[in-house]
Amino acid sequence: MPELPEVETIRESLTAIRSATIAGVEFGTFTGCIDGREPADFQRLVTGCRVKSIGRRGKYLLLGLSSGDTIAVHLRMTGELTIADAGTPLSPHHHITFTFNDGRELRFRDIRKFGRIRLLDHADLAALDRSLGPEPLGRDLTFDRFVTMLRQRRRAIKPLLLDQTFIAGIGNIYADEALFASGIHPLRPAASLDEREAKLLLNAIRQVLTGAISRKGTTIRDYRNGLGQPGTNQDHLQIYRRDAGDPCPRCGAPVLRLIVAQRGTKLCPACQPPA
DNA sequence: ACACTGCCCTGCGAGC
DNA sequence: TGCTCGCAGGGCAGTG
Repeated sequence: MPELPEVETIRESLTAIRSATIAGVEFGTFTGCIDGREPADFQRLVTGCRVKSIGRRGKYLLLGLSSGDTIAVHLRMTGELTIADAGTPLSPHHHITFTFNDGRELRFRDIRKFGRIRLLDHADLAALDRSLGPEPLGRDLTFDRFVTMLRQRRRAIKPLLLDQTFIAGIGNIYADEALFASGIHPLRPAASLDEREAKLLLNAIRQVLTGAISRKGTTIRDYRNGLGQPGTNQDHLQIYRRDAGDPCPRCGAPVLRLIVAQRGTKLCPACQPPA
């Protein structure tokens, strides 16, 4: 499932369509992925536009258009965005095809139909930006700011890391990995973390995310980059893929599985003691 | 501010 | 072999 490293990898691979002009938009039978306006309006507003930039904010992929609008794509669980040559076969799960005037296509495929594509004007884009927490790899997220952010919150740390308004881009895989790497129990109240633990956690978040980006993302089932290639970070996960009862890779204690914030959560009860 | 539920949706693997 | 069932989960609306 695409989290920050996967979306960043896709963004990088999609720079190949920068400067291409959208010649048309074709829909499959499912158009519910077009968010906030009628598919025909979306089609009309993006056709003829040049793709000026390919950016990312949190888990959103942002295609900046020559019109000034931005196509914001959220892949949710199983969304895929890939560049293909016109004529290569479409699967039943392809929902949107952007055709370019050079014969290439950008295709949106989504097995579970959770993904969403929205056309944003300047004000919408600014509102999206404001609604999201800081980028974990951004320079403006200093250690001091992170400590302050945690101190104000009584929530458990894992639900907070998954909250995109708190910090942007972390999903279930990297939350578990970062908490394991920093030895912090997922149910610890955020405000109970001392400075040393907060620093360990921020460093772990950054290390886990940059490591995953360098390996082109985590492919467990569906994830592919914009060229259809899987990542290799699944071979480097420490805790997320373990089954309950498997030995902890660090100390050998049996791995524990909890439900936290309605999500399956893996941890080592010895390395990550409760508060 | 926070927790919790239900919803969206399909594929897959376990169990029978 | 073929069925049912539970599970995977990001974000959001609604409720408490």
